[in-house]
Amino acid sequence: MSSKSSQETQKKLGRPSDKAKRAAIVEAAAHSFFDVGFAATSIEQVAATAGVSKVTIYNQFGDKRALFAAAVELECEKMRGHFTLEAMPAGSIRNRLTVIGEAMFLFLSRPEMIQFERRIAAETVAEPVIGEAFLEAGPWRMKRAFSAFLDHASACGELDVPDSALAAEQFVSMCKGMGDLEQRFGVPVSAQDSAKRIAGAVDVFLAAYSAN
Amino acid sequence: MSSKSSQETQKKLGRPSDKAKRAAIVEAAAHSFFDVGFAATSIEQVAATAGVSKVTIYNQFGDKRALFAAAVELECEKMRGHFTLEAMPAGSIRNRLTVIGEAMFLFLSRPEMIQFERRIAAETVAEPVIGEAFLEAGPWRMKRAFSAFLDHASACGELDVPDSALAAEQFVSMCKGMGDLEQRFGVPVSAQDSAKRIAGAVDVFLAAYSAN
DNA sequence: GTTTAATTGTACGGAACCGTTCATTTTGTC
DNA sequence: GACAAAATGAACGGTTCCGTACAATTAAAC
Repeated sequence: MSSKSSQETQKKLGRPSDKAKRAAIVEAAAHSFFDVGFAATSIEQVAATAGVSKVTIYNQFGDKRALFAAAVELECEKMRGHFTLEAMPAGSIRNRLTVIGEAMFLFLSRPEMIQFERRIAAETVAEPVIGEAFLEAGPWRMKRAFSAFLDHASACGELDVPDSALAAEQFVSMCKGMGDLEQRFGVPVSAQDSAKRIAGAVDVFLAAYSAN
Repeated sequence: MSSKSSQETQKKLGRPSDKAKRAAIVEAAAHSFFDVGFAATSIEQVAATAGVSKVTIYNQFGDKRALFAAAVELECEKMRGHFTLEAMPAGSIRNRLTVIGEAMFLFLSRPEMIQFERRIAAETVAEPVIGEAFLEAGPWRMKRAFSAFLDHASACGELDVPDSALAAEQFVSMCKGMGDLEQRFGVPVSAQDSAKRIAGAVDVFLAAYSAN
């Protein structure tokens, strides 16, 4: 303990690990994992794509599962970032619901998101904690935000929502409708169908929860 | 063409293939495929579980993908069988909707069904036709049946549903709510939450589509 | 410049598994 | 019983991939 610095600034001797390489590895790994799945992903291919030696991957992550966990964490972090939900639109409550529904559907319909959900669901079987991490980073977070919006609208007298958590689920579920399922199973969903589902969801939602 | 029978009754010489063994193979394959996935399923393990030689599998199916397709077909056939939707309950329209919602949720919440959906979704990426076969055997079939029920109730003056296809999606989606997602990602769903979702779905549905 | 640690390339051991071949045995039909 | 096709067991070639080992190189910190 001669001239050790405090625990905060751990002095590292020798060559420090290259954080850029680490990022490239996780990025390449995420692409492969969510493209072809965990089992079909080869570490050697990830190393080649990231422009890195295979040994570096094992030095930094130690294990294939650990690399997978890091890739999931990266993607969840991206999701959290994209969930600002800023710029609440003005206009009637009908218009605001419509805009929110469209934004959510657009966000969830992106092919990368569909693919990500497929893989996470599949790997959740072997690693339950991964599924929960995904729910916490995405769906549950979104539910809380939208639920708060409904509570606010209720307090303003624009809606009459007794159970905002339940109502939030109902609205989102109706917006997704069967389109969610169809996309997950490879059938394209037309923009017309989506618009129809969202408009229908707003109609039903307002019929049930309108303030007047 | 000496004493050939008609094309109908193809005479088979020698030992006929054992249909019981074929069924055992597909059954074992389905279990493994939907338990651990396509890539992680070993033909040799399937053969051992089915009590059959590996060569027999290759003789009967020729390929791992073909065996997978047969397993999917078997499971889809089971789904079609379980979709009789008989015994339409009597009582108020509210009661009938509640019973239907509960039955659907129970059917879809079975662990085997969750697992089956996970795997089909994952393999749909490589084989899009499989996803469509699943949709046709299950969700689309159910949607048509429930849609017809809504049309009937409308004709009887019990409901006022302008677009039964849309309304069917809305009701089912609300019944599933977020429970569907949570189950797919490994989080258990309590019976209380399910009952609450179904009751809420009936409330909202009737608020929007009641006849009076 | 020295030290310390990260990175690289190559190679290896070991395992798993697909799909095939072949000789042998079983089993249903004629 | 004779025939023909199916089933079996074992072995093989080929491939892929994980994870490790080792010697050599590079790069930051002192």
